[in-house]
Order: sequence, then structure tokens, then C-alpha cells
Amino acid sequence: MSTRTAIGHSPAPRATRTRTRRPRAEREAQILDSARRIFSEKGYGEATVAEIASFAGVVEGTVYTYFASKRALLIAVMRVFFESLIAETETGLRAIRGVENQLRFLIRKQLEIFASDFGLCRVILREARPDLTLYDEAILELNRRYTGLALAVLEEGVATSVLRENIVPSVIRDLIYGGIEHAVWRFVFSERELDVGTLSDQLADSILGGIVCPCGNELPEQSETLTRLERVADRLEVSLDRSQS
Amino acid sequence: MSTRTAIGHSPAPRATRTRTRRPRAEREAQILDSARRIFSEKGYGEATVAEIASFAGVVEGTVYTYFASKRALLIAVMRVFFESLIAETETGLRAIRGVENQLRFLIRKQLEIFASDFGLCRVILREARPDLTLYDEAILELNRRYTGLALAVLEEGVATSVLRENIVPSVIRDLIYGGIEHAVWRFVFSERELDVGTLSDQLADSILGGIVCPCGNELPEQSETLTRLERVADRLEVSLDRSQS
DNA sequence: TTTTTTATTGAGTCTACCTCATTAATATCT
DNA sequence: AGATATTAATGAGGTAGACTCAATAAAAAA
Repeated sequence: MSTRTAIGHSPAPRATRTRTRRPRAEREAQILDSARRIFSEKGYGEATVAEIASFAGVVEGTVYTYFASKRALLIAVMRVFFESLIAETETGLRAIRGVENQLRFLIRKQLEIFASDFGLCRVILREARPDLTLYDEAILELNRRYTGLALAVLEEGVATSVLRENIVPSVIRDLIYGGIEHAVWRFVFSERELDVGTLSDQLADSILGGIVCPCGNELPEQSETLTRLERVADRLEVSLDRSQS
Repeated sequence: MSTRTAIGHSPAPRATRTRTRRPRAEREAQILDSARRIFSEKGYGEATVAEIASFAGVVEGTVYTYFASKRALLIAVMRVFFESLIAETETGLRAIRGVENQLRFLIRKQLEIFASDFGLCRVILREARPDLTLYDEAILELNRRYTGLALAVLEEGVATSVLRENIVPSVIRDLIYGGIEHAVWRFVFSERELDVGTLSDQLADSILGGIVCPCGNELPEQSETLTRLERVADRLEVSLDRSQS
């Protein structure tokens, strides 16, 4: 009984420092969950490994028998996040017909993710992207796979002539995900509440339809058709005038 | 003479540890330059205050008589960066007529900044935005002023009917700057060389004109004009037929 | 029960931000 | 010019947090 806690007279009614051994997988999951939670709450830099350990019910050193570094822990958290995100998005996409609807779905889905798990999204955006050296190859691959879903839709759109043939799919993908990201930051700073439905419609409409007023004189193909039609109209009118005289 | 360096027998041919006093403004500029350089090269987290001090020719403690913290140093660097960026962009914008050309200029300018000073841009993107608590109010204001330039152009475009009346300027601004940012990251990861001209055209064309193929059936106003013309053509043809019979 | 294995520990190292009492270079005064 | 006052500059700590490792004890195997 006295062997339970190292020091015989320790009262320790609070600490659950029982030193119980658990199967590796279970402990790893505990630590991973704890890390996800703490990172989401406080951000990467502000979270400490000691705090993550304590929340998982272990001591700081234990974390390092499961993960090589604080960074590795973050990467593992990100992997879990991405894998479920990709799976959800893939199944959602399969249920939707039409390139335009699929693009609208992707935009809305991304906004929903931001809204529902903003803490973690913020950490990922801050830590993952700008850190080229520490950007784990596997995470880069997951990210590629995720945004690759949008790329595939865009390419199909071009192939089926739903989208203009002269667009560059990768540029449009950047426009979509970059635009969403900035729009979300805007809401975070302004502290207004994010209306996912409205914002995703605004974004989708702008991306799909562009911003230049079509009343103008700027659409080459259409205006060519128009001038040709006008020329024919002119010719017919001349004929008509002549026949009426 | 022996009072020059504290310890009499110090050889110190390398160190410029002369302990010379400089006017505050000059020293501050030295430290600021050094910080900008080191931050750009190594990033915020990897740069150490000791290194910045050493490069500026002072000792670590000296930095703290000029800047309250490492973070404050970064904010000062960012302020200098933003102020010159805003000034350049404002003068450039004044020399350009037409909303569409102005938007193309803004896009190109931003891409040029990324290409020419990528190290610092990366630090700013990583450190400034996601850190709400440490985000100095003055920097937020500078950022607002910078992207506000785009906002003004967009609003003018709507007012003069060059742009569609139903667009949301702030959303378009997010699309522009977010899209540029992601496109640049893409190039960084792929390690291909960034062609500013091509990319800015691709981005501008997509944002201005949208991605949906106009050959389709989707542009209401234009097709209205078409149907009216067709109706006139019909009428003329009928008249022509009748007169020829 | 005894032995082996290995998960868990916590004390200790190291690095980097930051503080502060001391020092000496310049400016001011007589 | 010499004495005094001011304050820029210093560098020796303080502290926090990531990371290491030899020792320990809980579970498994013999």
C-alpha cells in the first residue's frame, strides 16, 4: 500500500499519479487528444508540453516516449485532422452532380470547418504553412490531397466546357482557399458572427461569375456575335428601306 | 588607452566592442536594420535577440533599452515595411486611370513585394495575423489602410458601374489578397520560379472575368440584348420575305 | 514466485528571452 | 580646461520551457 506513491507520507488527494501502465495505443491517443485540445485553446507557442502531459494524466517526460518533439506532436494532431476532413469532403463530393454545385459545396465545407474548429485551424495555418523545413512531408501530401479535390473538379469543369478553357485550375484553387482564409480572418478581427451561408454564396458567386459588369463592352466572344448580328440587322434594314421606297 | 577595453590585456582584434555611444536615433536604426535582416533570413522563432544584437554591433541587453521585447522589435520592423509599402502603392495608384487597370496594378504590386522581399513577407504572414493578442493596434491600422486602397478602388468600380452592383467589396478584397498569398505559397513549395507577370495576369483575369464559361446560358442581361436583336432580325426578315414575294 | 520486459518517472541540462545594478562615454556647468 | 551630471551600454544573473536519461516499478512471461 505504501508502494502506491513513492513517498510514504504523501497525501496527494488531488493528483492521479498512480503510475498505471496502459497499452501504447491507448496512451498515445490520450496524449494526442490532450494536445489537440490544448493547441486549439492556446495556440502552439503558448501551449507547454508540461500542460499537455498533465491534462493527459502523465508527466512531461512520458510525452517524449511517444512523440519525438513538441513539433512532432503537432504534426500528429494535424494528420488526424486532415484525414477526417478529406474523408468527409470526398463522400460529400460524391453525392453532388455538376461542377458548379460541387465547387459551391467545397467552399461551404471549408467555411464550416473554419467555423466549427477555428482554434485548430488557426494553429495549422500559422504553424504548418510558413515552416518549410519542419513541414512534414506527409502533411504536405495530405494538404495536396485535400486541395486536389478542388483541382479535380475544376479540371472536369474545363474538360466539359462548363468553365472557361483558358483558366488555370491551380490558380483558381488558390483563389478559392486563399479567399476563404482571408474572409475568415476578417470576421475574426471584426468579432462579428460568421454567417457561413451568406459568405459562401458571396464567395462562390464572385469566383464563378467574376466581378466585371457584363453590361459593359468587355466580353470579346459575345460582343463579336453581337456585332455580327448588328451587321446583319443593318444589311436587312437597308434592304427593307430600299424595298419600301 | 588601457581604459578603451575593460580588461587591459584583451587582444580582441575581431570584436568591435568599443563601447561607443551613439545618438539614440542612430542606434535604434542600426538595431532595426539588423532585426529586419535576421528576421527575414531565419524567421521570427529561429532568430535570437543575441544574434540581432551582435549583428548590430551591440550586446544583447542594449537591445532592450531600445525595444521592450523581441515582439516589439518585430512590430517596429513591420511598421517600417508597411509604411513604405503603403506610400509606394498610393503613388502608383494615383498614376493609373480606370478601375480595372488599378486592380491589375494592385495585384501586380503585391506579387512584386512578395517576390522581392519574401523572407520578411513570410514572417509577417506567420506572426502578425494569427496572433490576436499581440497584434499591435497600430499594425492592424496599417494593414487596414493598405488593403483599404483596394477597397476604395472596388467601391468606385461599383459606383461607376464598371463592376457588378451586387458584389461585396470586402469579400473581393479578401479574394484578391488571399488568392495572391496562396498562389505565392504554391510557388514556394514547388520551388519553381515565380513569373510575376504571368501569375498576376492569370489572377486578375480570373477575378475580373470569373470562371464560368460565358458561351453558356448564364448571362441574363447580355442574352436579353441578343433576343431583342433576334426579334428585330426576325421582323426584318419577315418584311424582306414579304417584299420579295 | 521469480524473472524479464518496458512504460513511466522526475531530476537535471540547455537555450533563449528578459532584468538590473554597474560602468563609462558624452554633455553641461563653472 | 577641469569637475559634475546624465544616460547609453554593459554583462552577469533570473526564469521558463523544451528535451534527455538513468532509475523505477507495473505488467507479462517463465
